[in-house]
Amino acid sequence: MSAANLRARVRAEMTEEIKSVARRHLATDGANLSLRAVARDLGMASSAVYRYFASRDDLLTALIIDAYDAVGETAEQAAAGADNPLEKWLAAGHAAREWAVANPHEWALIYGSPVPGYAAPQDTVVPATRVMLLLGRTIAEAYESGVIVERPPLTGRFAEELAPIAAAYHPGVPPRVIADTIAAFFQICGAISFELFGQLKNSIEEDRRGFFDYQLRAAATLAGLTL
Amino acid sequence: MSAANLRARVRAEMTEEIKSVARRHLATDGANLSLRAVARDLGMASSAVYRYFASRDDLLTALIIDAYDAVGETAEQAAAGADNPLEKWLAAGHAAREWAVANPHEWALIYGSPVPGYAAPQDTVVPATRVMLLLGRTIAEAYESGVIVERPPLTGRFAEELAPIAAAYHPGVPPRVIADTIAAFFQICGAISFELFGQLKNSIEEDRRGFFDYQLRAAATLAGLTL
DNA sequence: GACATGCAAGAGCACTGCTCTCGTTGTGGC
DNA sequence: GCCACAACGAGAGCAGTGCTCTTGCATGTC
Repeated sequence: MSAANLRARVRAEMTEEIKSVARRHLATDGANLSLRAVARDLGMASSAVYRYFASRDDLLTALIIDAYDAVGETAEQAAAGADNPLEKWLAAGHAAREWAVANPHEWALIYGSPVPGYAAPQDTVVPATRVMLLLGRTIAEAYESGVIVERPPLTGRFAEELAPIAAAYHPGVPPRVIADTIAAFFQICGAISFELFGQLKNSIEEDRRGFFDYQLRAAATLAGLTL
Repeated sequence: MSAANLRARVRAEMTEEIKSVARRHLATDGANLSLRAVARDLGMASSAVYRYFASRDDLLTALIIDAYDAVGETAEQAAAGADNPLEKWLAAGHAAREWAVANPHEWALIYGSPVPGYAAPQDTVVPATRVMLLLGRTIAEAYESGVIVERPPLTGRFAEELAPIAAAYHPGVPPRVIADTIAAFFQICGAISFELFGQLKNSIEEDRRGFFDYQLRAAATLAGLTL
């Protein structure tokens, strides 16, 4: 019995160790990291890794989930230390960007182009929404305290698709506010991705944090946060 | 002499044909397309392809440049048919998105995560700016005709980095307007990427065009276009 | 103690990017 | 018109890849 626990514990540790080394490889090889190379680094045969992950894609899935959770956790903790909506917004945004700058390949894994031939399994969808939901909650709270600018309601067919989702996650908040928050989220992710993927080269080189801060505030305005 | 032209012409045709097949493979295998498979499809030895492209990365670079030009061209043509700034903005945006939906892997190649171990050569930077410049020009024209909302000037260190760039590409337009246009550009690219990369799954499924239209208008507001 | 299970290793398959060599063929200078 | 030269295609080969299968060993269970 305690032996069974031992087996399970060793297995869990090994799994964690493989992921850890894989994450290190991610930093140099990106999404096409080599399972064999990971195994080599661990001093084990490549075939042994398959005891822990059924395929390379499975390993990637594990890394993806961890990454979603890591940004989510970081952003949530940063937001928890703030006491008004705008501060929360800024704290979460800067935390997400700093995490992304520190772990660019993990960011690419989750918010970059999907790995070819890789279909994200269902396990990833919940962690994937964590940052978006944090921003949504921040705006929802702000809405309830009346610091969101009033705007005309949504029209169009997509509004009918968005309404139930808005109601499910943030009851009481108008779909219009959710749509604008999504727009803001797109802008923030775009800003981080463009910086990470090198598209800012030859333009903003020094004060990237300041530039992002500006972007974040623009996004907040977009979401309807009165500054 | 005409013989020399023949060689050159055959070479150009062959180069084009390789790119064409590679583009087809891109649709199924993404960025890790196989040079050997491309060669097989062309009925030639894989080594022969190296006469035309020094490496797989070189092939990718060619595809990247073509892709940048293709979206740029599409967006520019769509914008040319519009006669006021907002129409131009919307036409360019929708054209870009439609191109992206039709060529998702090419979009991923240029606006997705960079190919691991691949460093974009200098040849790509000019085509890469085409869409951004189109939006910039659209806003610049709108600014000159006085339909851009007045906003306080930029402050902060990044403003000093942005000012010369703004002056170089769109003289007379305040850096603040450029910064907001960049923000709008980020949002638009984010919206397209999120849709293409499957992050809209289980939310907006039907009226994605309408949803994007809303995003585009939000971006226009962000850029300062009065609607 | 016998049995069964979990695990690691190694060989092997089909594939990859890329290099090198070796004939062939088109091309510009004499 | 000829000839040296450069461009070209094919094939073999190298080191690496994901993944499978078989084998042997150690461990936990009855």
